[in-house]
Amino acid sequence: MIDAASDWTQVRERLHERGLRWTPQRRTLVDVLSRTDGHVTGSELVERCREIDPETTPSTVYRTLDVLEELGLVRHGHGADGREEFHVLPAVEHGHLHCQSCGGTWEVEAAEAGSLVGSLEASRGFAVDLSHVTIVGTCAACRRAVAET
Amino acid sequence: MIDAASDWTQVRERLHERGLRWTPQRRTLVDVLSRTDGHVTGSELVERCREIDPETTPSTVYRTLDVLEELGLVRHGHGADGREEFHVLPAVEHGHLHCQSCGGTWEVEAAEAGSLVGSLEASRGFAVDLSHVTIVGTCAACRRAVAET
DNA sequence: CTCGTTATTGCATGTTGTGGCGATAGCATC
DNA sequence: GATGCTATCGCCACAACATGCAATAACGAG
Ligand SMILES: [Mn+2]
Ligand SMILES: [Mn+2]
Ligand SMILES: [Zn+2]
Ligand SMILES: [Zn+2]
Repeated sequence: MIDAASDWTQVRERLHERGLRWTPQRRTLVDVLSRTDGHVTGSELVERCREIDPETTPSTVYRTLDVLEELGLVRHGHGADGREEFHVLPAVEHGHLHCQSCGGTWEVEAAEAGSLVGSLEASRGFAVDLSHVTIVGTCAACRRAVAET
Repeated sequence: MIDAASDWTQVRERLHERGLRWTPQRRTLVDVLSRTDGHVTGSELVERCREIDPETTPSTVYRTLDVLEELGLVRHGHGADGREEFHVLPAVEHGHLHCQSCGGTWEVEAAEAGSLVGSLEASRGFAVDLSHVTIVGTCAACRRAVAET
């Protein structure tokens, strides 16, 4: 999980510790991210960077997202269609539920996913990356709507 | 789940029942699918179709996969990178486990995922589409390797 | 077998990324 | 402040799909 201490204000130092560099392009993305919370797709981040710097190159943004993820400042998952979704400074690690019928999404926290995470850990020694998980299915409301027909 | 009765031999009839058509392009894909079992990505299917008919157009293959999925003859999920993976006539519905460290994958059947599926059903009335699920994390062997360092 | 309807195709183009490569520019050192 | 190492950038090409549109061709009806 991302702790408040490793805030956006220290990104520069965090990069330098690893011999990495603080560039204008990275500043732009960090700027965007620091004003974002919750979820954003990669392409949305590219757009938002372009609002600040129209010269923004997509590959630079995606590559920077990779290094920020290695630093633990963002985490990514995939929507129901497989597209990248970034978690920015999430208060608590979580995965996602997605209804393929109405398109609704809900967060599922460790406590709720505990049974799955716990049983895979126990039976296989497998450590689940909850923030990468998106579970697709049909929500209660949509199931009722179908049943009533 | 896909039952043996709705075999590839009856695809043509299944299509006609719905007012859909049996075309050479669809025949090619069904041909490929009938000789495939387990998992294939979309692009692999395009390649395999091209081996039979070099004129194969990707969009036609992807669109045909959509209709075959509506007929219940294939099911798709997404790999760790979000790319499509198709389940062809799976003996038993299952999701996937993927180790981000060694790249290994394992199938997880309903029994094993029961705790998760059951608890989401109980607490939210949410019906999980297990075959669309890919859980990413770290496998036991890779965790040991890291611990030993 | 011939028609007419309309599902499907192929094409062009767009979206979301990924990766190689040579040029540029951080930044630690002097 | 100038210098040199090398991380990073911009550019281009490519992968994996998705989608609108006009031309084509299944196929049921006569
Ligand atoms: Mn999907
Ligand atoms: Mn991923
Ligand atoms: Zn719903
Ligand atoms: Zn592993």
